[in-house]
Amino acid sequence: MKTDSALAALAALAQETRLAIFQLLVRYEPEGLTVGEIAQHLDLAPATLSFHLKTLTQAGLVSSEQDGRHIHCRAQIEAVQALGQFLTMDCCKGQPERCKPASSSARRSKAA
Amino acid sequence: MKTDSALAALAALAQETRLAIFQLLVRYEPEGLTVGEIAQHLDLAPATLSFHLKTLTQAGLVSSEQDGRHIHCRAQIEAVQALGQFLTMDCCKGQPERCKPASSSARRSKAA
DNA sequence: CTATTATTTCTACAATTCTGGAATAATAGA
DNA sequence: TCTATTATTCCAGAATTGTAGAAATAATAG
Repeated sequence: MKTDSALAALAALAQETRLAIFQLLVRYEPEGLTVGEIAQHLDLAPATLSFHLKTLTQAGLVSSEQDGRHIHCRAQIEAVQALGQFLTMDCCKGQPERCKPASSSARRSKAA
Repeated sequence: MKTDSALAALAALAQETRLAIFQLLVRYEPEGLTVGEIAQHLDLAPATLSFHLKTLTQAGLVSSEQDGRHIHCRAQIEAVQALGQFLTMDCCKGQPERCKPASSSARRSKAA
């Protein structure tokens, strides 16, 4: 993942309405929802929803597919995971163990 | 993590300069860098850097500590991890296996 | 082909955000 | 105390973004 893609994904999610759309779609994985269903769930004006959906799609966070008269949308969970990896990728100049000694195994203190 | 915190973290990272600052700090974990060092690395005007650092700090992505005349900054890697979890948390209404059949078991297989 | 439903594009305006010069504050040393 | 160094706040202009009404486009059924 490149910086530009990460920036696009972050910018896409860094907005209340779009975050709500994305989370709604995450919740409805793996079936997804149509544009109209999203509009109903979140009570959004068609133009507003379309605008945000476009942003999310361009950022690779939502995929859409024509399904008859409807357009079916799905959250791309993998994009979020790629984003997380991108953000911590050069951690400690390639030695992530140095800064996160307890990251790979939940040993003590916090039980998640 | 609440929606507001997630939104703040996403908005903080969704900006070219701030993303650069954060990634620089990630790279310099666990020692961190002073504000002045960050300014040198990225060639930023003091006011600009201060503005962005404040945003990152308020979002919980950077911690800072007074160190004599300097202020020492460190990236909070954990915040990114929390963000990733937040974004996919209600995936498939609590049954993440449904949409990501290979996600939770992939942990062990990726050992280089 | 026509009517109906679903979604997008056009358009404009309000609100927010980014940037950097100058002034200010805080710390350390002489 | 005074001075040099480091970092922040104040300020204002420029640029970007979010919203939604109205019109246009796309797809299907009859």
